[in-house]
Amino acid sequence: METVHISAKADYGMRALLELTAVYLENPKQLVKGDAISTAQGIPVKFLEGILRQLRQSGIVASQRGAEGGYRLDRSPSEVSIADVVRALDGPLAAVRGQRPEDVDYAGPSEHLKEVWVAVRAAMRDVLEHITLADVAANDLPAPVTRLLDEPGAWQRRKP
Amino acid sequence: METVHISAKADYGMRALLELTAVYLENPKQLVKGDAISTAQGIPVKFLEGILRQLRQSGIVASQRGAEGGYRLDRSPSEVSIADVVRALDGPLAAVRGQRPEDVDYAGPSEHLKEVWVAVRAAMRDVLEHITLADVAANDLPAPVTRLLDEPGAWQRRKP
DNA sequence: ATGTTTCCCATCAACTTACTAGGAAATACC
DNA sequence: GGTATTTCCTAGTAAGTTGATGGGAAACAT
Repeated sequence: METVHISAKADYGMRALLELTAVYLENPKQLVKGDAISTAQGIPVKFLEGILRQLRQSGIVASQRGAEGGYRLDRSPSEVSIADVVRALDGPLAAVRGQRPEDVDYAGPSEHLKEVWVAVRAAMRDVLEHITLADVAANDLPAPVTRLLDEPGAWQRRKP
Repeated sequence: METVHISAKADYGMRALLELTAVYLENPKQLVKGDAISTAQGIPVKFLEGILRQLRQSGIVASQRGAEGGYRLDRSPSEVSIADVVRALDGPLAAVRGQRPEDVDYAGPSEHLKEVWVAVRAAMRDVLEHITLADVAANDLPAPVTRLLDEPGAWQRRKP
């Protein structure tokens, strides 16, 4: 229903990865069990399992089965952007009626509407591709992003 | 499925409004029939009808019934932002698992994830609230927006 | 009156989302 | 070798959303 929707999958995925990030910064090889992540973040276990599998298939997470098994980051948290995570879990960042913004075509007075949607996608990329797991874990977001957060009204919802 | 999705409703709505904008610039009181918009933009008539009704209820469009009836903009196109249109048709711009970004709460290493989602919403607002129907009709987007479009790769999709 | 055009309600198929169930496969420890 | 553990994989499912369509009632011009 909403134009920008962070799905449960993307939200849970980010939270799981931030748990793994915290552990990674202590010891990059340390494995964490799915169950531990699940209880730490209150994520349904079997649902989380599927999310972590997708993240492994995208090369973000590594896993080991069996007793003493678990998950860990497969790349440094400073090399995993939020866009990477969202794309791994939810597919392409932006779509217009199910198509890529650059693929839609307009006639007459709507001729330049495409530019608008491409700009929307570019704005989204500018945020999501420049924030890494390490940035969020350290609460040290890139300057252009903190500038967005300092804008008046950024934390308030628009009227009704 | 996609994080940013411009729905058929929003896309059709924008196109309908741009048709109305073109007419408005000639004569602000001129009415346009739903059927004319429908054929000009290839939008299913009855679907469009519902969209225009929503836009009227939001005070963006005015309408008149009966022979010689139709639709027109109820405000100057330079005073209708794309955010207005999208909110009228699809509700709030951004949500995290169905909630407003400022309402979600995180524990442990995810503590600062909220800032990320709020920044995402702010970035979206910065684009959608500053582009008006008049801007799109005249192909004269605000400078910060054209700057987004000039970034290398803005028009290309990411790898796979 | 009559034709036109918007308004409003109800319905519908296809799809997506957020999960859940059950078991197979790998690994560690005894 | 056997057992317990933990991830991997496939399938299914209830609820909700999306993108429409249909049938008439209400307003308006002639």
